[in-house]
Amino acid sequence: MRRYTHIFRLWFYEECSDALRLRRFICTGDQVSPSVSSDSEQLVSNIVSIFTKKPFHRDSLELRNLAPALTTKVVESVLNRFKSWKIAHEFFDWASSQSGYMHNCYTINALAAVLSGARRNAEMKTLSSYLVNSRCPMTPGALGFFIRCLGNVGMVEEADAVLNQAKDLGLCIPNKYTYNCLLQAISRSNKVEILEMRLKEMTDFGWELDKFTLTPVLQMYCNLGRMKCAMRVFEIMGDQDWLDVHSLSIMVLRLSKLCLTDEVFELIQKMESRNIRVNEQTFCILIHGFVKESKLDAALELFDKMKRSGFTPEISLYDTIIEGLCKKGQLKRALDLYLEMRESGISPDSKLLIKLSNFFSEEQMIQLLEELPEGMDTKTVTLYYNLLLTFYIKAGLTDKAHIMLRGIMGSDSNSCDTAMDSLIKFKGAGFVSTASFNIVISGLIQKGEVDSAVGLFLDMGQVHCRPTVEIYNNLIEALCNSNKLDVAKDLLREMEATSGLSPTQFTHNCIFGCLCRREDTIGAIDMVKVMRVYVHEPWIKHSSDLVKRLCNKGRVTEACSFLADLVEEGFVPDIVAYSTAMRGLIQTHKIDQAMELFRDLQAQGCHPDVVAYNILISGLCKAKRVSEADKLFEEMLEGGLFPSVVTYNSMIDGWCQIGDVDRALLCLSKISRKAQEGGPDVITYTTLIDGLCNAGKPDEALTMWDEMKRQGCVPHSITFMAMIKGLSKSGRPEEARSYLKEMLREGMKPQIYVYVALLEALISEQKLDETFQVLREMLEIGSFPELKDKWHVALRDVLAKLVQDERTSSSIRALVAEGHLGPHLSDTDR
DNA sequence: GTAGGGTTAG
Repeated sequence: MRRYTHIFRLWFYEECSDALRLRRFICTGDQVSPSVSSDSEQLVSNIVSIFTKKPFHRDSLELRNLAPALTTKVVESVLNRFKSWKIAHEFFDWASSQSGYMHNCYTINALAAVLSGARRNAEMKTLSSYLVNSRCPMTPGALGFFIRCLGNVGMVEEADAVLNQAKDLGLCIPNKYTYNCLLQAISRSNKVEILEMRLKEMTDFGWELDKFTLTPVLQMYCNLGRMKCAMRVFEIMGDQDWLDVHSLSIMVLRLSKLCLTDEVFELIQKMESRNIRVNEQTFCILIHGFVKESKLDAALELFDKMKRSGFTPEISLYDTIIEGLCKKGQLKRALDLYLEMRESGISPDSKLLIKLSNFFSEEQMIQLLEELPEGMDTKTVTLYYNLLLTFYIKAGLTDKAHIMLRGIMGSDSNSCDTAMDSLIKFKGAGFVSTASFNIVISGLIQKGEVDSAVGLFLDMGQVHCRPTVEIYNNLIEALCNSNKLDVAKDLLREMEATSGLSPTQFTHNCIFGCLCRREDTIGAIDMVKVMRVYVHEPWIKHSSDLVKRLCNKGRVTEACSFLADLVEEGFVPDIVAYSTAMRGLIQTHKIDQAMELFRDLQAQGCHPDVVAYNILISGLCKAKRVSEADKLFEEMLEGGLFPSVVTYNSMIDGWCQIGDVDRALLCLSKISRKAQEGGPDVITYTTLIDGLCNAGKPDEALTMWDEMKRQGCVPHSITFMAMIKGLSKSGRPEEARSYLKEMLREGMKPQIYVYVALLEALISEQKLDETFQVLREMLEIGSFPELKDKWHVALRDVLAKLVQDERTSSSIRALVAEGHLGPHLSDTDR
């Protein structure tokens, strides 16, 4: 009984100040400190400075001296002064351990406000336990406050539990206010059962409900979308005249979420007649929502209402609506709104302007400029100018942008057309920026007008604009791409020496790439030496490109030494660059060197891939070193690599080359038929057809042809040629001819050697008429090969035989006379 | 403002 008396006294005295504090809290959002005497004020400052000072020792003498003077009022003040929740927490902890001092519900709440604001849920949980375990008596208001702190961080169940515990332990006799706080906390969740249970409890107590009870209930039903219940609560509140800005917001936001636009307006109207107005935040949320749903009329109507209610919209709201209008194609309204915004004193930011320029036409962009008020500050004018410049560049009107920029600079007013002249109200160096140059220079480069770009760049100094790394890089890249290496190098020098800018990896690589394209090995390596100083890695694609170019021209040795030089400089090329070099070596018949390079790489820990193996295997096979190739093949399998069709094709060719057709066929059977690997391809079959014919097995070649077609593989001209040549060489020119006919029907043009083989086969069988026919066909689709042609002599032999025979000699002479056989034959065959 | 470069049949 005594205990209850104590609590009663406590809250009887303190309820008033509690209520006052809460009121202030609601208005300002801050936990309000109790007033302390000036002595205490000094103490508070001392403690605050000790705790914020680093390094900090909680056992310092200074603190120990202060401890005896500690009171709850002082602690509360101190807690409200810290900006960091961590320090507040630390101080609270320190205070708890001082002898003779005990926290009360106000110091606990002070910490709760700090922790809740910082969303420290874990610490809030600990504080809840502390509150209960310390058996700290609480006023109903204090408990309510604590519960709201829990609610703010979504700790609804904890809030519910704390109320029970405080009640059960007799720490507090909660009143309606406490319960209302709890309801408010619960309404932030979807735990409707808890809410309804508490509500029932309250009615059981015989308490009269008020608007603070029903607002959370309304909120809960709205959250859950139980609109019938929500409407019922709303009506009750209306009947009791309990509606306010807050409840209106809840309802109106929900209605807009349900897309009930008409109802939103109806409700706002109705409320206005009762002098309840939507607050600024709700206006903003509603307008954003409407724009999102493309209800621009509704958004604009609300926007007007908002302004009439005396609110000044912020730029973000203008931004949203203007963008919405642009997207709907209502550019006129967007522009009007934009101008209205500018008039209302909001200075436009570049984000919104850039957005507008994506939608506006040239006329609208110009209108924007023309309506610039006199006396606009330089920076803003430049922003508008740059916008129009960007617009012109995007529209491909590069010349216009160029003329405009020069017009603003005032450099050549005579060449500036009058329309442009009137557009540019503000002229002079102050109205252009580095960005203006960047825009136009990039535009010129895109159009391939590199010289103009450089010219413009050189004029930047006149208007005191400093070039950036980006501008230098753009120019240097463009110059290198158009092979103007000297100018690019000049710019690089100027970049460092005059502008004091550091070239980037990109800058150097542009020049390195250009040197590589020029096949300037020495220059490239010199550049690499420079780059090494900057720790700029030369891009491997450029190195590979150079290697490939050199190899294609037979400069393999140079290519290899370039790669070695790169290594020397500390930049190790990758397997692709080396593969190119190995192929280059193979093409110049330096297979052993290629092998050596390959083994060196492996020795350095590099694991060559399938392509690298393929290059070597094919090289060895072409050189008929098939058993070595086969060893590599095995090695590759051991290394866990999967041979590709290319690998098999090369091996098949190799086996055929040395006449081991059986091994070739064995390879064929091993080619994976997995869907993603595709199985044998045209090249496989072509190689085999060629190999089988060469091995004197034309019948098997014919079977292979059928097999290929059965597999759905379509023969190429090379396949046809292999078949035709093969059959001819096997003494079966008749069949060869039928494949030739099919090939021609397919629209493919055989190479000359195919005809040579066929003609030779026909003539050796003395089929002179047919030989002549094929010769005529050959001449129909192409001219007779010239003297220096590889096949010239062979064909002349054929002709000689035809001329010697009386059945065909006159026809051949006729052909010669008509000039079909070229100029070289006339003397021989006469 | 920056990733695609190397392999097989005649």
